[in-house]
Amino acid sequence: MTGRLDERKRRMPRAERERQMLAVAEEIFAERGYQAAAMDEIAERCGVSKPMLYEYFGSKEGLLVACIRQARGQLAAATAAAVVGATDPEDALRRGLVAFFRFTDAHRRAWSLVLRNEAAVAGPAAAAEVEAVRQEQVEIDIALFAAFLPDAPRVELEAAAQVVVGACERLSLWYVGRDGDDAVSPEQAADHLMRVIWTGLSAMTRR
Amino acid sequence: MTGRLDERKRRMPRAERERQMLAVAEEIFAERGYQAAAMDEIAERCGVSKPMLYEYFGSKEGLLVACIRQARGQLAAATAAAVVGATDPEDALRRGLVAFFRFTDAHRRAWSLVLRNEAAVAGPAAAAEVEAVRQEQVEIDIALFAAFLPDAPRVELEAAAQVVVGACERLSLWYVGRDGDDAVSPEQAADHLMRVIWTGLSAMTRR
DNA sequence: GAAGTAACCTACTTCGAGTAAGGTGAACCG
DNA sequence: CGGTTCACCTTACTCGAAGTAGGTTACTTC
Repeated sequence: MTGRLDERKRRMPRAERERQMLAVAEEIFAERGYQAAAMDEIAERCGVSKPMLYEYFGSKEGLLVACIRQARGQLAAATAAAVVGATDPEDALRRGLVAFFRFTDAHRRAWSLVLRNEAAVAGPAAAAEVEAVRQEQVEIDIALFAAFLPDAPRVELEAAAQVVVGACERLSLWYVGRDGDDAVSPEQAADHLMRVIWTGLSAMTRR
Repeated sequence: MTGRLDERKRRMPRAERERQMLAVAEEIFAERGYQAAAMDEIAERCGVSKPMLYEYFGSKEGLLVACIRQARGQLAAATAAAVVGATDPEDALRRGLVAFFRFTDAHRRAWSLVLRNEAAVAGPAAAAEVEAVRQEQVEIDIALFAAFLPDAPRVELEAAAQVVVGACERLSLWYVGRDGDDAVSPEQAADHLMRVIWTGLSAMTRR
């Protein structure tokens, strides 16, 4: 009768405990929001006491930063994997967009932390981590655009990348909030975006 | 010697005190961030004690909501004023974009509350208020697009509006962060955005 | 099986949001 | 001018959650 209970209360090596804490924290942050999430509750659901969280993550903000950093790595891996094998720039961009939308769709809970900006409240470190996610996407877009628009001014490439990142963010929240007859798939979201921006993008060249 | 001090400590009618509190709160929220802003400090800078803030705004979140609502009204007024006298749809959209960028440029402090999503931390009411700002912009864009693309499917209009709103948000943060040689004006930001989206938008029609 | 260390806990401090209960003073009425 | 009233305002508290000090337990290693 104590077998299952012992499993929940057993001692764990640090790495494993950290993974568990991250998983639980992600869930509770997504469920309650950063502010309303209590460190005591996260600790309790881990079957551990609060000082352990502080031992491993330093602060509540540190725990949030770790969650965001993990999600950021997962997104980077997913998009990188998606773009290999693209036939041309248009195809590469579309594949990247689809991968982004699929990812945020599949990880809604975790991504509400980034998309809904729970981090701003937490403090500068968390806000910086979220900005780093966006910056990473911006860099990827700039590199892609630069490859097929070699003579467009740098500032235009940057602006275009910001447009795409901002649009992705908003579209992601938009289509996730639709159900039933109005439902929109990640692929359709990518198509909508491509339709609006692609012509303008491909015409961007030195005037 | 007490004349100036008396001015700071004088009794005020409710409406005037509320305006003062909003101004001080906006400043402190922008300066420290929502979390780090202490109600005691806001009260002190008003020359008043904390329970007065609670008397007038109910809670810390209520105070933030009031700040956001005020900014939302100002933005709505500024964009509405900008669009009158547009010669065609393209001109109307450009004017609206320029007004948005000029407004966020002029009110950086206040708009960091919206753009950097300080609200998510505060609670559901504040988050809803921020979403309402975005929703208002989306509705305006949809109405504009619908007027000159009467036969485009509704879902495409919505998607396009989300793209524009997301892009505006990101571009606003982007160009505000640039100085010196890299500086970008509100008008240039609007131009960059128009260049990327306009061709695609005007081609949007029933297939 | 003793030493050392990694994992863990109880019990506390601190700080800020929110509140209860009461004081003060200007305006208005008689 | 004396009293009443109501809006403005205060002091002094509670309460909850972040963060911490210092000690305890159990696993590893020789």
